[in-house]
Amino acid sequence: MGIAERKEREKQQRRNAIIDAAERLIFEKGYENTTMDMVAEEAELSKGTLYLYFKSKEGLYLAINARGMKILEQMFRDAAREVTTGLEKIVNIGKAYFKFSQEFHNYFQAMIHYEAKKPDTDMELPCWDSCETQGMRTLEVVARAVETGIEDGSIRADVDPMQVAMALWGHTTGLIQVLALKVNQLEKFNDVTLEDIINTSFKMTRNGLAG
Amino acid sequence: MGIAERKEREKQQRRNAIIDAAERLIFEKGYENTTMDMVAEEAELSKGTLYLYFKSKEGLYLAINARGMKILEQMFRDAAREVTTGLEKIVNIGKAYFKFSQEFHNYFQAMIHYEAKKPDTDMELPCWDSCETQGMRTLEVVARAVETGIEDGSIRADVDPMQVAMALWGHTTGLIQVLALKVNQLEKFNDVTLEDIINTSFKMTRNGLAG
DNA sequence: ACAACAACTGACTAACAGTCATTTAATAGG
DNA sequence: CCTATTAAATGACTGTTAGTCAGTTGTTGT
Repeated sequence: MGIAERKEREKQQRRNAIIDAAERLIFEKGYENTTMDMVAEEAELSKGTLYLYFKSKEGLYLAINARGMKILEQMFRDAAREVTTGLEKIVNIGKAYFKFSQEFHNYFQAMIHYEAKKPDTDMELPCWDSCETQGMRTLEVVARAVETGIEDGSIRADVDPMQVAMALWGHTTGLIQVLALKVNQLEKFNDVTLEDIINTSFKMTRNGLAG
Repeated sequence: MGIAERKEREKQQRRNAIIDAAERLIFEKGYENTTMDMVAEEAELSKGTLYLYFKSKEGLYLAINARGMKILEQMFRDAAREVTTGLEKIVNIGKAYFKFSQEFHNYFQAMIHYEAKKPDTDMELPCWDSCETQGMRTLEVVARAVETGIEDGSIRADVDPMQVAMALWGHTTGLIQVLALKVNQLEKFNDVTLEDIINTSFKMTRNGLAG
């Protein structure tokens, strides 16, 4: 009796179709300027149906965020594979993150949206956990690169890999976020480019970790 | 004719009283869970009056943010004055930022709120510029500390002070933000404390900048 | 053919940001 | 002291939107 399976598959497809529709609108108009009615129309469904698949508008946006996080994890894995020493891996992962924030600017925006929320908000959403574990997996890619670096001697041995991974995650997320906000002011008032600062940051990180 | 001056003074007082009222509510219940009607009642004014003093709810929150930024700038200045070498100043400023995020958690939250917003949103608000220049002043305190460090030899000379200041600002803001979000997961799953990671970050920064 | 169940609908409600015609208070002039 | 003019404040009202739910439509198993 493959009917249950087919139904499950169809349910997932519909769910994805809704996320697709929401993405198209939110990525074009922004989260605040997109209404659930608009999403419903774009998905060719009624509004009520959206709420059968997602608990709330935030929950829907969280599902979009989950997609972005998956892409980011893959980019991190690729970045780590491209080079050999641990320190190189770290720098390359950092570059991948920056690339992600540019190429998938809208997914990055979604990530920021959730990192800015108070911890207690909407913690009960089932999607939240999935994002958390996704984040952990991504973090572990970084931590493993640090371990590699300690082993091959490219990274100083007196640090804890997971702690460094978390610190780097915070550093890079924050830097990209701040720069995204200030690009306008940046290039007019001070005569620095976004890349200048990113490179300065990489230089600092490299020196801070070198063994 | 000191009447105009008195009126101006009264206007500022009323404005401050509104911010006070909004702060009390938002800091207790959170921004999303505070309505303008609630603020009006707390301030013992009608809702319409709030809009004579602030363009929007966001504008009011931005004014709260401005208060926080002033406190932060002062803390940075104090932190820089407490120690002598440039590198020490940088580390001490970092510590001050962390302290700010703990002691004035609600102001930090307000800052995050605006750093997470898209650049184009509400850019026209008069308060925004004030926050931007406030931010620049704060950043200059950091940049000056880096300059001092280059001069006294505690910081490597091959970096641009303003670029380093911006990188550090991004790093630290991001790190604290991420940690604030993950404190729960953090201390349960991995057996690290918030302070451990902050210290790891400081260690990396110190090594990355040392001359 | 029909009962039982699942998926879907869209009109409806509640909540809230922001507005504006009207009222109230303060100031200046005669 | 009275009155005209301007400034400050009001709160009922509007428009928008997230979320709901009683009812309809379609699908499956007997």
